[in-house]
Amino acid sequence: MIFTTKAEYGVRLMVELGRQSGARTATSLKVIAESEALPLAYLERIVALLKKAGLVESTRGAHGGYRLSRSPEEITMDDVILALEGSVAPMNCFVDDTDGSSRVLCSHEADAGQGCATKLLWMRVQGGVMEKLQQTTLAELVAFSHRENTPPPTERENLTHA
Amino acid sequence: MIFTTKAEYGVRLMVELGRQSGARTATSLKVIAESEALPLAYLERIVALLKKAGLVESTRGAHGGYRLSRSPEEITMDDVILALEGSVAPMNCFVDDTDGSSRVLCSHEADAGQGCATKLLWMRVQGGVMEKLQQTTLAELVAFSHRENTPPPTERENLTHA
DNA sequence: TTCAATCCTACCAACGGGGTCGGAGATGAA
DNA sequence: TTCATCTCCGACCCCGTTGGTAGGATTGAA
Ligand code: FES
Ligand code: FES
Repeated sequence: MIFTTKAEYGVRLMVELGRQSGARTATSLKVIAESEALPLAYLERIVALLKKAGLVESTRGAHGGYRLSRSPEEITMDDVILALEGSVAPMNCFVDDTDGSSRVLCSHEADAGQGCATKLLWMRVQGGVMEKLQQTTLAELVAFSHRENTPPPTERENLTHA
Repeated sequence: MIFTTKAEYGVRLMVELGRQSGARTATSLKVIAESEALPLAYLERIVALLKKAGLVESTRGAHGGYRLSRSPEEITMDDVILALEGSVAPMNCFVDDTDGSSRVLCSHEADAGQGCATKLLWMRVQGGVMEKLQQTTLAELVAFSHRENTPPPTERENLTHA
């Protein structure tokens, strides 16, 4: 399993916020939790990561909630995933324990001038993942998840009922 | 963390076998375990996965050991990783519990005809990983880790003894 | 027959993931 | 002013998986 549910829930949350990015009013976590059937208390901890990364803004108090700090088109998924997972590392020698970033701490490199056999592979894989993440914007995911939201106006009834 | 140490150790093991793919005699796990400083008993379980996948062959008994069943150039890393990890799934909704393969069991798809918001993202990421794995051959990794092994034929004696 | 190897199963400790709880500040509405 | 909602924050807990060990059975060369 590459990603944890933090990433899954966090992406879902972002998509939900992306849907409402036009709205004036912030969206409360409670609404999102119910609409996506996710545990509220857990979501609170997840959205904190997104906030720390500057991807969402919050207003406290009654009628408060969260909204995107940029438009969905300007948010690439590598920012989102990095904020949620800390790093996208194929192996633990890729994650810097101090700050959680993705520096390569290959312990086998210094040995006898030998190249670490696996490093080449992991680097490529990580590159492949990061590439795909950078190429994907939140706006795309929002569009992809359009249900009865902006449907091709025909055959609405196929969706609502069989 | 995308991959477990199974993948790490397994790849190291394959590289080590790849180095000796010219040799007549099979290589024992003990030798590999010592040269790579990996726990022997654990390696036994790992190599079993590789054997089940048909990537290595074994001869039992004294002076037995393992050798590659194909040449390193013909072995792509997706086979290796798949054999070791079972599947490369970005999320558990991608792994079929019955056989461990990588079918997509998206539980959010049927809902009201809505596309699962995250599916698009995970599919792309998985595609990126698989692509990189397929593009990388064992031979490349062996070459990358070339130390004094297939050295410009001088100074052989450095290896056999100091 | 002895030794060195593969093979196989069961067992175990530790860690991280996934989640809950309780409470402490904001803040608008009644 | 009070109250209902929110965001925020830390501690806590359960449990599956990972990483690894132990012990043996089987095979085959010397
Ligand atoms: S030890 Fe992991 S890349 Fe070298
Ligand atoms: S539930 Fe995971 S892809 Fe839809």
